[in-house]
Amino acid sequence: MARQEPVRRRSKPADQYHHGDLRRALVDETVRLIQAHGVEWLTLRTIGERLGVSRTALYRHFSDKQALLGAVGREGFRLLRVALSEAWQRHGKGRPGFEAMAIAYVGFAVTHPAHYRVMFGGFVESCAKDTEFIAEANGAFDVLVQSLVDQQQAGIVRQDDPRMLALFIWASVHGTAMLAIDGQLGDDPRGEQLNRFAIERLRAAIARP
Amino acid sequence: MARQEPVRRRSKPADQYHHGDLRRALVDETVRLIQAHGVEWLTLRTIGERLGVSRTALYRHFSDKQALLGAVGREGFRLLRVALSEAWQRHGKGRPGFEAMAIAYVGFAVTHPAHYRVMFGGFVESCAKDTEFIAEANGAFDVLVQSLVDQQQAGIVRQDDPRMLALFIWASVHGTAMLAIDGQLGDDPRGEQLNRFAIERLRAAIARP
DNA sequence: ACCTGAACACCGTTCAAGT
DNA sequence: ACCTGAACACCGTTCAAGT
Repeated sequence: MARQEPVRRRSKPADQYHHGDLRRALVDETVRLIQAHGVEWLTLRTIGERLGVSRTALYRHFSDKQALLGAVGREGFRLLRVALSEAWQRHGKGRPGFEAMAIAYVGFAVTHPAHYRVMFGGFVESCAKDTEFIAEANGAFDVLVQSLVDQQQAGIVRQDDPRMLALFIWASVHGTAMLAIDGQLGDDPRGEQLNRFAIERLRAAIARP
Repeated sequence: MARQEPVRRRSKPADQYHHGDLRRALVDETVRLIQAHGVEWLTLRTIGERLGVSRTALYRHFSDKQALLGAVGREGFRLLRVALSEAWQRHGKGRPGFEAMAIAYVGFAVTHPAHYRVMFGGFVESCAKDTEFIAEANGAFDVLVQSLVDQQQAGIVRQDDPRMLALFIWASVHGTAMLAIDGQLGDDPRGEQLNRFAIERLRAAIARP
């Protein structure tokens, strides 16, 4: 038996390179794969395969896997901030605006569970130095704080430290969101019923005495 | 140079086997390693090394890595249930008992962050079939539901569906716990300040009208 | 600048074999 | 019953080389 000559693969012609925004495509494909199989099973090799690109191509755009996940988290916080801000603005910045924000928050989590998991999955530790990551997260939080300051000035929310009030509210909607995407709400998978109930109770909790 | 004879390792004598409860030791070491380096970096090989045991020894006690993590999560829910139940009983089952429960909840999370991360880290999906896991989780939740029923009967909590009230409370303390162990509370790393504030506001939210 | 394949160190898991 | 080392398929990452 003649020893088989190793197949000399022709290099990929330049016009088949992934032109266009590979960075963008990598983030999108990452989100899609997490959505489908969970962040636990995400592999860089699969991402490359799905994009028709070598498994090391992504190192041109991200220093490592953590950095890629960091980009997903950062994008998540940006999308969340925009969603919250729009809800607040579009519903008149008062009580209805506040309720719309809470609904937008849980709505964001259940429609973007992959982003949400990465945002709060403990990757934060690795991203603690990532100032852009922190800035995006703070941006989203500040929308909430500002809405509470506004409502205090309008006389419909009690005069506690607005940052403390915001943390309290955040804890509540975040908890609802987590329970929903963890599938722990059975007959209310998107957490809408629980969220409506919580919003009503939260209003009572923060109302001016 | 004479080729070095491969070292023929003597089998470990039987009296050096890990007698005693290896299963127990595996779970404890897993918790310790997660505590130290995060669940992300946990490897079965390291666990074996630390216990002076082959890296495949654990397959005598767990079917795979997921099963080992499942055991950690189950243990976490058991410990949490006991902590909640004790707090409730020991403080007289009324308003003080309820507050003690909330403090015990966040206290459990910040002193057992490894357990807590595994309990709510999305491993739940893999454990969805694990009926023991579900049972333990429900057990902890039921302590909270029961405490609300008791408080309704005592006339100090509003007459809403107690399950809904329990989910609302749970979302709040769970959110506080997550923020604390994610290190997002800066000057209040154990979440005690936020938790005290939240407990007071929650009381206002669920009080009988 | 952007992309490639080969190579490296590492991981979870299987399995025949040892006591 | 309990434990072992060797082997397998896979993974993230590095790097010299190609266009």
